[in-house]
Amino acid sequence: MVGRTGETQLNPRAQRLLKALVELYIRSGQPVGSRTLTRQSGLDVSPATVRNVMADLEEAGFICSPHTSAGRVPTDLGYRFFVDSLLTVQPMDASDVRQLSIQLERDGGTTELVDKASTLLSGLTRLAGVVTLPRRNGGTLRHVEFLPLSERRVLAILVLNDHDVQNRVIHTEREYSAAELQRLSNYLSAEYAGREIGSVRELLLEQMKADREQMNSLMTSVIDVAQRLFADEQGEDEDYVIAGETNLMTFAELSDVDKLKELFDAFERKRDILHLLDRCLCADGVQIFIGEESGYEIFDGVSLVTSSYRAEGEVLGVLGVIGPTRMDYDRVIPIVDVTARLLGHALNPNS
Amino acid sequence: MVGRTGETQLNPRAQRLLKALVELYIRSGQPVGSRTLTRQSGLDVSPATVRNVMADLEEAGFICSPHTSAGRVPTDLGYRFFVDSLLTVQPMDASDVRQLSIQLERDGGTTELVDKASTLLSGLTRLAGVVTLPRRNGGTLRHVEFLPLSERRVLAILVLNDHDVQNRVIHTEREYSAAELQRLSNYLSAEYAGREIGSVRELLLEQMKADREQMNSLMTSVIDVAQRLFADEQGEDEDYVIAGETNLMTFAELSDVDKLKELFDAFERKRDILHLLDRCLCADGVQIFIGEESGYEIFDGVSLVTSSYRAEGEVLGVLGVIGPTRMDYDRVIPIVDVTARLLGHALNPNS
DNA sequence: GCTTAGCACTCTCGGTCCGGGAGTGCCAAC
DNA sequence: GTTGGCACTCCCGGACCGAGAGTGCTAAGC
Repeated sequence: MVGRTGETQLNPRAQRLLKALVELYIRSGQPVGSRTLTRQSGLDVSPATVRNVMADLEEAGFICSPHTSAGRVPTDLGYRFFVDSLLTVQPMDASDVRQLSIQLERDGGTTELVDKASTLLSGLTRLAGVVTLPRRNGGTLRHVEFLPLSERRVLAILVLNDHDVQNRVIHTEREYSAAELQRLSNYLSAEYAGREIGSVRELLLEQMKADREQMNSLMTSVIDVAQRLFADEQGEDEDYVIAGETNLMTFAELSDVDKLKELFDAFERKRDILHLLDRCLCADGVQIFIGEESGYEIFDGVSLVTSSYRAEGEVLGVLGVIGPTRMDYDRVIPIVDVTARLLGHALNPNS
Repeated sequence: MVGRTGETQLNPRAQRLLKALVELYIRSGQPVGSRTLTRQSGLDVSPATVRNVMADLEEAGFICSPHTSAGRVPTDLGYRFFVDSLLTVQPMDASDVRQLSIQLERDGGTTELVDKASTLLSGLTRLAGVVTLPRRNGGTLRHVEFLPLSERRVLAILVLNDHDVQNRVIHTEREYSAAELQRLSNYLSAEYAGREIGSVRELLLEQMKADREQMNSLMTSVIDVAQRLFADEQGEDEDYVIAGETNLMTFAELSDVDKLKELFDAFERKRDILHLLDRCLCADGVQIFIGEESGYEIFDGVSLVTSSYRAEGEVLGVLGVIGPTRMDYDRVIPIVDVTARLLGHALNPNS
């Protein structure tokens, strides 16, 4: 679905004009005419010449005119070529970098950090910021605690990585006393502390294969409880945090309330957005979806600039911003890039 | 700021016409003319007579016309009189009640329950649902656990009421070893389990007054840690959960994007909304704020229908819906009322 | 004195028309 | 290949108009 812009060869002048046109349109929001473009491009040619080039660009699908006698506007394909080949990104504003690095220092739980990243993204870009929650796989088990609730329900408290606490209610095979659960907590904490959550699961599976007859009662209980505790680890739903959606309401191209509602509903529904973000997970560096390239109608007129964030070389999640197709890519891209690096850094368990 | 409608005496016919007018306007969204109103009210009078009455109602401030030759529209004051004196609420749809009572059964944490209540409110009314998080004061301490983090940071895990787990990071006066913290956990859990969180704080304060010299080292540590743990209990920020905001985007009277943005910004900012919800906290039964009665400009054209919810006679929080002034009060009010009762019931620790 | 029919008046809304402005496409000349 | 010229198209805002809806007032009727 991503446009292949290599097939059409554009001569340098045409590229230069396309670049100027897109930049101008991003700044003004108005269709760009040949006259304005001539002045803006810095080329020493007449409007008539520019008109000829524009006709070519239109035929190639990079620009189009809303109606006969308006100027030209970039198409999704035009933006694609622009961000792929023409864009010169600005380095990030120094004070913004400082703000980011100060704010994105780990001092609380992961959720707080993700929230903050999302808010910062939206604040710096004045668009909507999204950050997926980091995948849990990489966590190191620190401590486990069990508490009996009513009947066969047990509250499990997992502490991971010094930072994060997870609470889960599990339903056990039989009822356990507080003392029994205390013993289980002690055993698991002693045995598995410091290990990756993933490897804990594997170890447990291995032990389960051993003949149950040979186990003592402690081990049977461990298997019963811990297996239920770690079982659904994998199937945990992905989720993301979004901030500053209301920023999107200021853009003229999104002033249609119905369209806006569909977009906001999609944010609330989460499924489509998550699916889209997933597709950015493996990519390295900044990824951009322009308009309906994404395959979703709701994204007509809307772009998504993302980057995966990673710690210790492992991809943890994706973050980015959502805004109108007509956004300041040159300013937004470095912000997304830097935020992804800083968030990854902050989530690094060794930092 | 709440309108006092008792001062103006309206004869029964005027009341009947006002009632018909408001109902009609709520249904149609169009200004109501004398002709339509005559037919609708069921009164056997001519449009001219109705016009005279309407002129009176306008003079009294209950209705107004958008322009000379449009019909009449209720003012905030008109709505106020309507909900105070004229409204006949419909009993709630039986299947809706069933849905509510099934869904609002406690089976997870408090947060999940509050989320669900908010979503249900918005789903049933097709408006935005809000629910404040219940105040914690009423919690019964179940268990305390401490874990050392880096340096003088300690992770405290509080289990309350069998349902809820809170994690807090506290900064202690000196560094504690894991074993020390274990002893503190044991002591506090043994000593204070089953008590109200509030009374725990009081007990601690009492013990602090005792001469420190006489304390053994365990008690000194208990005071150091526990005091920090329970200190900020009081100052905990209020918060609320909102759901279905996008429902508000379908109403013609809110189709102005700028106005909509201001409202959504207020939802995100939370302060004003919280302040407004606080004012409903003490009131018994369903409370209604109509338009700018609330004192906030953003609420122009927007109404808030709320009810406090309580368990064991104690007020825990407020829930309600936000929608256009022109909403189906007769349908919405019972939904808010019943949801409040059911949520209160679900949060009752003895249930 | 309340109610009513009649009527002139006002205002909105949608449609049409028009001129100015912006921009295009094409052509012929360089 | 580039350029100036020119006719053409289209949008936009303003003016205008008629239909429709509803009002306020007045004078007549019960």
